[in-house]
Parts: sequence; structure tokens; C-alpha cells
Amino acid sequence: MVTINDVARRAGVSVSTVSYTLSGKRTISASTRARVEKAIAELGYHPHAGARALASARTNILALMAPLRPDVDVSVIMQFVTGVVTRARTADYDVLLLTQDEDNGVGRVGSGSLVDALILMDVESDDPRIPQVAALRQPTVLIGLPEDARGVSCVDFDFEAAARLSLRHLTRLGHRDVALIGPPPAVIARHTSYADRLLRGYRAQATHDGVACVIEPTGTSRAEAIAALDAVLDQVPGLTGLVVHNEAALPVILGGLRRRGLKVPEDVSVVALAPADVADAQPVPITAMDIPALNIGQVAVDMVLARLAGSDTVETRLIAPTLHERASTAPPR
Amino acid sequence: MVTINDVARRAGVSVSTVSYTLSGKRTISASTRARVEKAIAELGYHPHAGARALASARTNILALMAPLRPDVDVSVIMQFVTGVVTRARTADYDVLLLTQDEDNGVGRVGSGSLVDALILMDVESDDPRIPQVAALRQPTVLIGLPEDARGVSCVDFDFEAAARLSLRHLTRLGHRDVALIGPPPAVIARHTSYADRLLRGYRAQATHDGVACVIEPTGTSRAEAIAALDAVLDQVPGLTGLVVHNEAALPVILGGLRRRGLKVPEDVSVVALAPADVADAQPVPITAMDIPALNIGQVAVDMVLARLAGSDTVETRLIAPTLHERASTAPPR
DNA sequence: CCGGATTGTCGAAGCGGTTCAACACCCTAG
DNA sequence: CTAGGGTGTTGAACCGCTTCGACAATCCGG
Repeated sequence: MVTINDVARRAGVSVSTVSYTLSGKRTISASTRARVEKAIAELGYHPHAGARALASARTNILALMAPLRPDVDVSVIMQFVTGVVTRARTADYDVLLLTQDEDNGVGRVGSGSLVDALILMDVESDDPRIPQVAALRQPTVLIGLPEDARGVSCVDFDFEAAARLSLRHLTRLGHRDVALIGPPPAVIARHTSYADRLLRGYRAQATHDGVACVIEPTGTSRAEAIAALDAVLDQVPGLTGLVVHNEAALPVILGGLRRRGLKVPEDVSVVALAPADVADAQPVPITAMDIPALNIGQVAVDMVLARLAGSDTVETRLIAPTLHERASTAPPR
Repeated sequence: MVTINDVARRAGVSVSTVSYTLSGKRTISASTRARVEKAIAELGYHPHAGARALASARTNILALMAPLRPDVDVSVIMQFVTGVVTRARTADYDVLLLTQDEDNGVGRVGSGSLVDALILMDVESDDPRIPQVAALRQPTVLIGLPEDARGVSCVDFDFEAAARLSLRHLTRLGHRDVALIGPPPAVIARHTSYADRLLRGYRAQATHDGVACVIEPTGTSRAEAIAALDAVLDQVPGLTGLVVHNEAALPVILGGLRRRGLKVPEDVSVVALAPADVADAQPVPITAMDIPALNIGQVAVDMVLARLAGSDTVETRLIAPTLHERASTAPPR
């Protein structure tokens, strides 16, 4: 293993000079810097991450706790993770990937000084992890808006507004017989923050627009999606408008509508809450509130890095939704 | 920060005793162990990861380099990542998530002693990362079979056999006018290992079964998928059988077939290479070679952990495919 | 031409663990 | 009763890096 000592010897300077050359925390003459850099290149020196972490109390690692379970929209997760990892790298940070279902992952990586900061996805309205991160000395960003954030920063897509705008798009087109096919029952039961806000927004808009508020959750499996569609058609016999927030169920629902002889958008208009590429990659391109998952991931990293850089402003950011019209919505005939 | 010193003082023993209690590398009397564990619990002690890494030359972190780009099948990636992370945690390892497109990520985390081992996804036939990992002291497992693995272990789904069996399934049903809609052109151009093997298998089986070998790559966007379907129908006018290996294109292709008045499976039989849940979540449940991505991830971790535990057997493992019949295949009429 | 800044470099003290060699103690066999 | 062999515990060296205080050399204005 080549250490900072080897570099120092080769460059004919002291270890501290090498360290300062690397960190730039003291001025180094151009000639010395050149000699050190040459030695580093020749030896292929990479500082030992553990030693650095020990001495500097910084690991340059971010923890990202993601819901690696099947009942979430994989595309959204993936894009979010991608946003986090790529942005983190631009600031010379690495990302440690954790699952939710570990007992006390937060405490382990936090108290163990394994990471400098945390990003928690899939936050619930009353998430048990919030007191855990609040007790940590590392800053944290939550994806989602818990009831009580306890001074922890939050960021998320504005699902409430997205639900409202989705329904409004349908009612403005003239649809009165509408329904929402939503996230899995388990997600709702957990009071996952985004699901709570989604339902709240949908309900508010339904009341506002004077249409019946029919909400049917559904899982990711084909059978569940079909059942949800059945239930919805049962409750709203002359259904002409559908809002769907369930990436996995989307194709099945479209197939189900077709099998009943219902054409999209001629007979039924469909609005989805999904990333743009998912909406576009359906049998019929779907009008959707595009979820900018990549962007949210980047913002989360920016927020957490700002805290690491010394800022102590705790903020909550909501990313405004935009409707993207594709081929799945039309006025009722 | 509570350190091992605090624990030692509180338990009335030396630091080395605490350390040995934690690691179990020396015998400790039951009473001492109890006192130490009590102190640890009371203080909420978590060993400092950096200090531990420095002293023991072990970080208990695995690097996972995943293709976080849009032209890959997100479900497969997600499931694989999930398999890796969950299995790693059972062995008290954490996972550092890296992207391919970083310049020298392998060298950075390897030489920098950030990780104990690496897992590389999306390996190309002549992957530039292979010499890099071969130069590292950390063991590595490749997902995919490069031409020259240079003594690095490999594991993957047997895409060659999967392609053969997919086509064979169609020809056995009596289909003669068949085609393959494959991975994105860029993936093929890169000579991604799985794409190479997929095409090889398909070609071999086409020759063996005496059918024309029509292969059309396609990207993940709707336009590309439609174009690919057009091209295929152009080349094979009386098409009755289709093999698809492109998760994102699948729904679009099904939509395109329908728009042309072609029913699945009455007019066209479709076999996919995809994870079971993806195949099931289509408008029509698709007969598929189920890609056991979760399992492959677990196996990759097992292999790398075996190397860390001292085994020096370099092996290549291929996971055999199994066909799962759903509702998308039937004899031609 | 001198005193005080400024600039560039260095030595050494940690950071918080692991692990080795040493040692005290107790048990048992001869 | 003693030699010999565990068993349980300890002190101290060490892992590779960062950073503080010290210091020599150079520069500048008065």
C-alpha cells in the first residue's frame, strides 16, 4: 500500500506538506506542489479513506435509505437514486445504500461515523426514523413531509397539488364520473407521506369540483390491479375519467379497460402521476403529472451538502408539478 | 462521541478487553462480557467505522457499480441491487453505490481502501474495468461473462440459453415467422456481455430450427419501440412470433400490435426475457424467461464474501433459465 | 536598514480502534 | 507440591492521515 509517507519521501517534503497540497488548506509554492503531484501520480497514491475519516471526522459518504421493496414505483426510486448518486459524486461524496427494513440502520451508520449525512426516502407521516436522525449529529434530509419534522429538512414532489391538478384537468375537460386508482393499501396504511398528501389533494379537488370522490388503492400485482379496476367501474358505472398513481398497475389497467371495450381516450380519459418516460412507454402515451425524480434527488443532495458546508437553515421544499398532455385524455363524448 | 475508552472505563476493564468482546477473537469470561455489553448498551456505543478500518484494514463495505443510466431495464437493476444490499447486510456489510460513468471509480474506492470488495454490473465483453479490478487487492465479482475475465469471478443469468429456449418455445408451437426485438443499439454496440450472449443464442437456435434470423434492437423510448416493431413487421410480413428482451419497450410493442389489429396470442405470440413481475404486469400476462435478478444479486454477494473469507477459487456461475408460460403464447392459427 | 507581516514548510500530537506479546491466575497431572 | 498448560486480561505499538503551533525565509514600508 502506498501511503502519504511514501509520497512525502519521494517528493522530498514532509507528510504535512503533502496533506496540505491535497487539501489546499495552506498555501503551497508552485514548485513544491508540482513535485508532490508528480510523486502522487508516479506512485498511484490514493489516500486511505479510513485514516482520513479518523483524522478529519469526515467520511465523504452520504447514506441513502431507499425503499427496496416491491410495492413502490421502481422507476421513481431508480431515478431518484441516480440523481442522488451523480450529484453526490460531483461534490466528491460517495453514497451508501441502506434499506428501510434494517432495525436501526440510522443509528448504526450515524453513531458509527460511517457517513456525514443522511437522506431518507419514503418517509411516513409519523416516521419512527425521525427521532433517530434528530438525535444524530449528522444533518439529514427527508423525502416527504412528516407531520412533525423536528427540525429536519424536507423535500418532495408536491403530490397534493399534483392530485388536484390531475383531477382538475379531467373535470375541466367535462368529466364528472371519475375515480382515483392509488398506491398500494399497505402504503396508505403506513401513512406514507406522499400517499397522504395525494389523497388529501384529490379529496379537496373532488369536493371543490363537486364530483364524487372515489378512491381505490391497488397493489402492484396484476390481480390486484384488475380488482381495483373492477371495483372502480362498479362504483362509478358510467366512468369516463381515471387518475392513476401506480406505475406498476398502469399497463394492467389499460389492458383491463381495453378488454372491456373501453377505448383510451375516447371512452375513458386517463391521467397518471409518473415519471415522463414511464408515461410515455405505455401502450398509449399517457397524459401525466411528470414526477421529476432525478431532480428531487439532486435537490436533496444539495440541501444536505449545504448543511455540511455550515448552513443551518432548515427548510422544506416542494417541487411544483407540471401537467404533460399526451394522448390519453380528451373530452367525454 | 462515545469511544471504546468510555466503554472500557465504565465497564472497569481495558480497551483491548472491550475490543475482544466485540470481535470475539479472544475468549472473554461471561461476567466480563456482561459488564462490557451493559456498558455498551448504556452508553449507546457504536465503534467508529474509520478507526476500525484503519486499524483492521477492513471496512465492511462492498462497492456495487451499477448502470444508473436510462437505457437499461430498471426493474432488473433494482431487483439485483436489492438482492445485493439485503444479502450484504446479513453478513454485516454495507453497500457503496457507484455509477459506471465515473472516470476511475474502481481505482478510487479500491486503492483508497474504501471497500473490501467490488461487484461490477453490466459488464462488457472487453470491459476496461477488468484490468482495473485485476490490479486491486480486493476481490471482485463481475455480472456478465467477459471474453477474458483475467482470473476474476463471474456470475450471470444464462442469456444464451434463455434466448435459445425462448425461440424454441415458439418454433415448437409451430411458429416459423419470428423475430427478436432486443436491447438498445447502444447496448449492443458496447458489446455488453448479456446482449452478445443473447444474440448468439438466438442466432444459434434460429439456424438450428431452420427459421430466418431477424433481430431488431430498440431503445427505451416509445418512438424507438414503434420503429422497431415497424421494421420487424416489414422484414417478416406474416409475423406470428416475437421474442422481446426490453422491459421498457414491451408495453409499447404490445400497444403497437393491437393498433395494427394483431391480437396476442391469437395472431402473434410473444415471449419476453424479463423478471416475473414485469412479465405479469403487462396488459396481457406475458410468457417469459423469468430473470431471477434478486437471486443473482445474492449469489454475487455470496461469491465475493467467500473470497473475503479466504477462499481463492475463481469461478463462473451461470443461472439456468426457466420458461414461465403465461397468456401470450399459443400455436399459430 | 530594520521591525513586522506574510508565505511556505515542518514536527508532532492526536483521531479511535485492533492486535501482539506478556503476564497473572487457576487447574490438573505427575 | 510443582511443572506445565490453558484461560482471561492488559499495556502499548501501530494503522495513515489531518491539523496545530512553531519557525525560517522572504517581503515590505517607513
